[in-house]
Amino acid sequence: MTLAEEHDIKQRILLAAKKLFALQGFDGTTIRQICEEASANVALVSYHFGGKENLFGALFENFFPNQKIASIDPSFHPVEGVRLVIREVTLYRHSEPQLISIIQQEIILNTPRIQKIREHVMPMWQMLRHWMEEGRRQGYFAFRSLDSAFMSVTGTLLFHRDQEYWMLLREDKKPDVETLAEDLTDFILYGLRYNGQ
Amino acid sequence: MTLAEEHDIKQRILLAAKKLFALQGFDGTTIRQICEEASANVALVSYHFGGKENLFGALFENFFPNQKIASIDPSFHPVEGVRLVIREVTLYRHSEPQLISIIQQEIILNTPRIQKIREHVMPMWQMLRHWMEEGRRQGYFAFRSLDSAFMSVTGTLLFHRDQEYWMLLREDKKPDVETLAEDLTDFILYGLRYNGQ
DNA sequence: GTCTATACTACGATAGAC
DNA sequence: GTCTATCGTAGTATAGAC
Repeated sequence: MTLAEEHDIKQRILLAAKKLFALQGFDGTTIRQICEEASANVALVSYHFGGKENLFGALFENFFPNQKIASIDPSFHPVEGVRLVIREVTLYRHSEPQLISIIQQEIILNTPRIQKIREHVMPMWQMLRHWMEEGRRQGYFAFRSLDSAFMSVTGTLLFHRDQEYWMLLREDKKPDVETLAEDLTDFILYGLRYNGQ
Repeated sequence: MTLAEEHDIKQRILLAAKKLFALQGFDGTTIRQICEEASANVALVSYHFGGKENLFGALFENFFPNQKIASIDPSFHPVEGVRLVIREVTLYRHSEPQLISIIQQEIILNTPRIQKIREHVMPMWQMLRHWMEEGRRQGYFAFRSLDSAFMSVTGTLLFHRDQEYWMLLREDKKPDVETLAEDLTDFILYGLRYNGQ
C-alpha cells in the first residue's frame, strides 16, 4: 500500500516534470508548478528526488529507451543501419515528444545537465556515425565531409519541426509517423548521395 | 554628449542581453546579470527599454538583417533562390550565432516571444518555400511532400550544430564558413533530389 | 509519507535623490 | 541620465507536526 502510493506519486511528479520542462524549460518551471500539476505537496520533490536537478536526471532513467539503444548491433549493413536510426529516432520523437523537446533545449543552451543527456544518447550517435563512415568507405555514400554530413543528418533528425511555429506555412494535414519516417529517410539518404543499389 | 552616452550604454545593454540570453536563455537570465555584464545600473533596463520583454524585442530591431531580407527578389530562378537562402542563413549563423541560439530556444519552447521572431523571419521562409515549390513544378526537384521537405531543409539549416555537444564526435577541425555552406548546399540539394542540370 | 509553516534568497520594477 | 534603496512577489528548500 505504502509502496504503491509512493510509486504512484513519484510517477505523477515525473510525468508533471516532463510535461512542464518540455513546455516551459527547466529554468522556466518551478517546483510549485510541478507539484500542483501532479497534485502533490511542494515538499515531495525534495523528499523523493532530492531537488530539482535530480528530478531532471530521473526523467532519463525513466523515459529514455536505454535498453533498446544498448541492444543495437553495430555489425549491421551500413545503409540499413542508417535507415534504422532514422526510423527509430522518428518513432521516438513521435512517442516521447516532450523528452525530445527537453533534449533540444539542453543542447541549445549547453547546460550542465547536458552531461546526463550525453550518457544516454551518445552510443546511438556513435553508431550512426560509424555506419555513415562505413557506408562511404564501401561506396554507398558520396558525401565530402563526414563531420558536415553527420551534423546535417542529426540536425534534420533531431530538430525536424512539427510545431506551432511553422503552422502558418504548412498546407498538408499532419502526416502519419510512417510517412514522415519515409520522407526523412529519402531526404537524408539522397542528401548523403546514396547510390540506389 | 548626452546622446552619445545614451547610445553607448543602450548598446552595451543590448550586447550583454544578446550574449546572456543566448548562453542562459531568457528565463535563465536576470536583469541584474545583464546590467553587470554591461557595467550599467540595474534600473537602466527599465528606463531605456521598459522591461525585460521589450529588451528582447529590441534585439531583433538591432541585430536582425531585416533590410537584407526585404530586398530579396522572389522572381529568382528557383534553384538559385534555394542556394541563396542556404548560403545567407549559413553566413548569418556564422556572424550572429547568439541571435540564432536565441531564435532556436524560442522556437523550441514556443514562447510568446516567438511572435516577434515570426515577424522578422517568416518572409524569408516564405520565399524559400516558394522556390522549393516552384523548383519542383519546373522539374528541378523531385521530393514527395513539400511540407516534409521544407521541414527537413529548415531543420538542417537552423539547427545545424557546431557546438560543444558534438565535440566528442568530431574529428576534422572546424571548417571555414564557405566550405560549410557548400557542404550544406550539397546535402540539401541532393536531399531534394536536384537533377544536376 | 505527507503536509504546514517558514527561512532565506533572488527576482523585476520603480520612487526619489542626485 | 544615472544611481541607491526598497517594495512586493516568488523561488528552493527544510524543520517539524501529523
